[in-house]
Amino acid sequence: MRKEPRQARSRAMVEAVVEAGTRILGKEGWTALNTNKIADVAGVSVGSLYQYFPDKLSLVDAIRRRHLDDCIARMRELETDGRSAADFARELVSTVIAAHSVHPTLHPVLLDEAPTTERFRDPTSAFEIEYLSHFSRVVAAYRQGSAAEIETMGQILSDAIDGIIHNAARRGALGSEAVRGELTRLVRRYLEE
Amino acid sequence: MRKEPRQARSRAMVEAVVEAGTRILGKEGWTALNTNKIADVAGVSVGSLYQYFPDKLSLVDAIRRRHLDDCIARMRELETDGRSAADFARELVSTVIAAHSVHPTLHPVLLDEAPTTERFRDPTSAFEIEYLSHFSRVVAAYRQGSAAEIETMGQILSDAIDGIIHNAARRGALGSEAVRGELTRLVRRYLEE
Amino acid sequence: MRKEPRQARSRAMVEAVVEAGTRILGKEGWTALNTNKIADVAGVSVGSLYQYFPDKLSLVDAIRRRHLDDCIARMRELETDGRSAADFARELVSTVIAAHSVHPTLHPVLLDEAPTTERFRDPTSAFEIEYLSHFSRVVAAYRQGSAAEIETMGQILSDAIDGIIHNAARRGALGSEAVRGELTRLVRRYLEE
Amino acid sequence: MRKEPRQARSRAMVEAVVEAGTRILGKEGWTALNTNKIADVAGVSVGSLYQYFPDKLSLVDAIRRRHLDDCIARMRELETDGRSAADFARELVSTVIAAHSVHPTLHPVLLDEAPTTERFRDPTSAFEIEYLSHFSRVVAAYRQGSAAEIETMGQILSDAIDGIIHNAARRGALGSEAVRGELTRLVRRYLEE
DNA sequence: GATGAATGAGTATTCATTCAT
DNA sequence: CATGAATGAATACTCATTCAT
Repeated sequence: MRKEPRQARSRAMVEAVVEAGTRILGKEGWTALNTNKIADVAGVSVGSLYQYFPDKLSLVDAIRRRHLDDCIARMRELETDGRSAADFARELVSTVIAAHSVHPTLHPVLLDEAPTTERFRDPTSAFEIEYLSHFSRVVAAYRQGSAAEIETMGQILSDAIDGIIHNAARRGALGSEAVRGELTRLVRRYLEE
Repeated sequence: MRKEPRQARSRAMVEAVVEAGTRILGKEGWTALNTNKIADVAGVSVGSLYQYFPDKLSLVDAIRRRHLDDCIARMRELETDGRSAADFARELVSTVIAAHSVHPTLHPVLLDEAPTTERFRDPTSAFEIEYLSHFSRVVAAYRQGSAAEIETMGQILSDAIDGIIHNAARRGALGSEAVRGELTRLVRRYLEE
Repeated sequence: MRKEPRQARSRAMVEAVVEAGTRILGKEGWTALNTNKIADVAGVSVGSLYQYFPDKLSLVDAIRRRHLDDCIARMRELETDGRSAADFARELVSTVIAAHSVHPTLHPVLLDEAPTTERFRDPTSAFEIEYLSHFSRVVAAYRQGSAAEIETMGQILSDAIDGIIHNAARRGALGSEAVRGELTRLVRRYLEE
Repeated sequence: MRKEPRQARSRAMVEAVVEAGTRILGKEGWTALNTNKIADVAGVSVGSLYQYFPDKLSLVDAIRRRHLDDCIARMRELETDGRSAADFARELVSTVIAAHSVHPTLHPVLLDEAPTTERFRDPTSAFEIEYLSHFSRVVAAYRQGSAAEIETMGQILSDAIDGIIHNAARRGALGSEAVRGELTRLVRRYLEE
C-alpha cells in the first residue's frame, strides 16, 4: 500500500475498493477485473484508487489478504475439545461451507487465477502455514504419527475439502444436504483411526 | 476447426500449436496465453494458426478436448473386478497422479480459468457426465445407496481427489510418497462400508 | 457516443476527431480510414477516441450525421416564394455547390462506401425522407401531378444534381462556371412545365 | 497483366477470375473483395490467379476495363439519325438502364471505391474521353455551341444520368416505370433547344 | 504450370497507469 | 487531496502475397 489510510474517510474508501474488487472477482473472475470497473463499483475515481494502491497487483493482494484472514479467523475458532470425530466433522464442514457461501467462487479465483507478488499459496507463506496448522491441530486430535506425517494429513484433509467445496460451488450445490452429508462422512472416515 | 488438416505437414502444425498452447496454459495460465505467443512457441506464424482455428476460443477447446479425452481414457480402463477397496484405491490414485504428472496445473486452468463455448464443466456436458459415471461405477462396487446417492458419492470422491491433486501440483508435491499414501487412505476409507 | 463530452477540452477533442475523420474520408476514402490515423491526424491518442466513440462505426455515423445535418439545414432555407423557375434554379444550384465545396468527395463516400448501422440512404431513413421532402416541395411549386408523381420528380431532380456535383467534384470542376451554368439550365428545364 | 494467356485453358481461367471479381464487387462492394475469395468463387487457386495478375490492383483494373468496354460498346451503337429529342431520349435511357441492370451497383463501386493506378475517371483517361465523346456527339445533334460548350453539356448529361441510375439502383428502383419516364423527360428537356 | 499452406504487416479495440485541472 | 480524461503498449484477427510441393 502506498500510504496508511489514517482518516475515517480514507479508510472507508479503501474498504469500499476492496469490497468492490471482491464482488467483481467473485462474480466475474480475474479476467473481468479491471481497475476502472473497480473504481466505478466502489463509487470513487481511479485516481483515488491509485492513491492507496500502487498497482493492480497490490489491490488484489489486499483483497486476498482480507479473504484469507477471514478464513483463518473461522478456523481459529474451531476446537476439537473432547468430541467424537463425527461431531467434530459436522462442525468443521459447517464452518467451511459458511465461509464460502458469500462469494462461492472467490477462493479458487484468488488462489489460482489472480497473480501474486508474495505467493500466498506458497508452502512458506504465512497464510498457508497458519491455515494448515489448524488442520494439523485437528488431525492430531484423532490420528497418530510423526509431526511430518500429521502435517501431510492436515494438507490432505484441507485439500480434499477445498476440492469438494470448490466444485460444489461451481455446480451451485453448496447448499445441498446430500453434499454436506457425504463431505461430513469423508472427513469423519479420514479422521477416524 | 476451420479445415481438416490433411497433409502430414498440416497435421504436425496443428499438433505443434495445440502442444504449445497446452504448455503455456499449464505453465503460465489463461491470462498469459495469447495467440502470437502460441504461434511463436509452436514455431509457426499467427496466420497459420488461424488457418485451422477460427478463433482463440476454439483453440482452447481443442486443448481442453485433448486433455479431457486423455483423462477419460485413463478412467475407462479402471476396473474394480473383485478387488478390495484398498487394492482398488491404490490403482485409482496411481492413475490420477499419472494423468496429471505431465502438465500438473493444466487441469484446473482448463476447467476454471479458460472460457468455453460448450461448457465442459457444466454438469450437463458430455465430458462431465462420462467422467463422473466412472466414479459412480467405482463407488457402486463398494457402497450401498440409491442411484442419486451413489452419484453424489461419485462426485464427492472425484472432487476430493481433484482438490488434493490440484494443490499437491501447486506445491510441486505430486510425486511425494506421503501424499500418495494419504490420498490412497482417504479414498479407501471413503469407499469402505 | 459513449459519454457526453462536458468540459471544453473534451468537446474540442471530439470535434477534432470528427473533423480529422471527415478530412481523411473526403480525401482518401473509406478504405484509408483507420482509427490510429484518425487519432494521429486529430492529435489525440487512440484511447481518447475510444472514450467517446464505442467503435469505428459510431465515429463514421457521427461524421455522417454532422455532414447530413449541414446538407439538410441548407435545404431547409430554400424558398421558392413566387420566383420563376430560372431564378430558383440558380439559387438551388448555388446552395448545393456551396454545400459540397468544403469536402467535395465526402458525400458519396459517406452514402456509398462507408457502412452504417442505421442506414442513412435507406429510403426509410429520417435523413432521406426529410432531404427528399425538400426537393418534392420545390418540384410541387412548378409541376403538376399526384403526390407519388411529385415524389418521384423530387428524387429524379435530387439524384441528377447529386450525380453532376459528385462527378464535377471528382474532376475538380466544382468551381467551373460552365458546369454551374449547365446544371442550372438542366434544373430549370426540368422544373418548367 | 503478368503474361498473355495464350492457351484456351488460360483464357478461360482469366475470364473466370474477372467474372468472379465482378460478381463479388457488384454484390458486396470493394471492402468485401479479397483475392482468396475471388479464387474460391472462380474455382481456381490463388497461386493461379497471381500467375496472370501481378497484384490485386491489376485485377480490379481488368474488371473495370471489361465493364467500361461494355458500356462504351453500348454507347457506340447509339445513333441520333434524324429522330426527335423525345424519341432519342427514350432510346438512350433504355440503353443505360439495360447496361446497369445486370450488376446495378457495380459501376459506382468501380469508379468511386476501388483504387486505380491509371485513373479511369481521370478526365484524361482513354475511357473517359471516349465515353464522354458519345454524349457530346448526341448533344451536338440537338444543341448549339462551341466545342467546349458541347463537351460540358455532354458531361452534364452523362453525370445526371449516372446519378439517377446509381441512386435508383440503390433503392432497387431500376425497373420502375415512373423513374424511366421522368429520367426520359429530364433528358429530352435538357436536349431540346 | 497449378496448388493452397504459410507468412507477417496491419487494424480495431482494451485497460493499467499518469497527471493536468 | 480527488477527479477522470488522456495515454499507448498489448492483443485478437485478416488478407495480400509467396513458394515448397
